[in-house]
Amino acid sequence: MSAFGFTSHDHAACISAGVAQAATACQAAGLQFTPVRRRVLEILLAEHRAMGAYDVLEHLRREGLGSQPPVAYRALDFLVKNGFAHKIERLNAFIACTRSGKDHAPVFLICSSCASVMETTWEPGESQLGVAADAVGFSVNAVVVEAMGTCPACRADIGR
Amino acid sequence: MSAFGFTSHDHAACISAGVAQAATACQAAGLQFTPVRRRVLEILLAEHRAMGAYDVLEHLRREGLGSQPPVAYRALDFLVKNGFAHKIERLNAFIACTRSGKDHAPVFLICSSCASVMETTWEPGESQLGVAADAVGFSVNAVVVEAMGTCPACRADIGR
DNA sequence: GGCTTTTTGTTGTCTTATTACACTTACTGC
DNA sequence: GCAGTAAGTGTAATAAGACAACAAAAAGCC
Repeated sequence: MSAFGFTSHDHAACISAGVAQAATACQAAGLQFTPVRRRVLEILLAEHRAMGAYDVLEHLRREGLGSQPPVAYRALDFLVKNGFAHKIERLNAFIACTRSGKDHAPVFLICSSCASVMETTWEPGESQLGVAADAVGFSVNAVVVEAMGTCPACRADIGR
Repeated sequence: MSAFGFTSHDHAACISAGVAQAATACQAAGLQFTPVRRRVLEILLAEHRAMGAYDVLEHLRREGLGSQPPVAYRALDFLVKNGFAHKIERLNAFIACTRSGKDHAPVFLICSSCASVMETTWEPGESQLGVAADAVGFSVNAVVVEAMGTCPACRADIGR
């Protein structure tokens, strides 16, 4: 058992489900879900936290799947572009998408003390942001929302 | 005349006002508004766009105010920490705060084609974000919202 | 099979950011 | 004023993150 967002779950099932979902989506879209790409997604799903490109590369290297930075970056770019993973700008790190398939505006809750990340969503259309952008004639394509704070586990630790 | 966000304004006044405001705030808080820090803020205000740390450093270097990266990073860290500037994570760049003084949750509208940045604000407390965070027991300290899109000027260029 | 497109392997380099340490300036209490 | 301490600056070196460019291999198509 491990942390999914901040709640427990069946982790092995969650990895295989994520990979299967991606495989299906790639097939449907005519994309190549190659071994490297599949493996990178598995690594991200297995860790269930934000990982740097070089962390991912280290895994690949140990498995003989590629040793140079571009290998990791290309796979990560593929996953991000197709919605199977997200980049957390604040951490220069990547995380598997937990809401794969849906076209969504991700929101990340990042714990400052343990660096765990939870993904949730919002509806930008309903927010002040859309209104403010419209007011100045700015058309929004993509929104990144990253909230720094303390996760429940770390709050408990502090109180202990 | 130059772009302030996406609307025109008296730029010289805006620089001196920004610096004066920061000077006052530093005095009130017992912070040292040193020449390097002042100059970095002036540079950010003068350009009125997101600048990389090395862009800022280049200005300092030409003026003999420091030539090594830490000089720029320390000044920028000071400005960010005290709310006189913000870091745009998505661009690895910094921009002077246009709402100095108020404790606010900044929102950035970033133009993908010309890289200009407009700052606005929102009220996270009223949003779904606060609700979602509360629901999982996550306490939010700071929120970064960065919207990629197209600014009015670039939209006009495309249409032309 | 031959052709085109996509993906991978690899080298090298560039940008962004920080650590570490010496030195100087500013504040504090006496 | 002046020691003692804290804060800030100068500098060198290096770590971390990211990508451009090109060659080789694999996949998809006719």
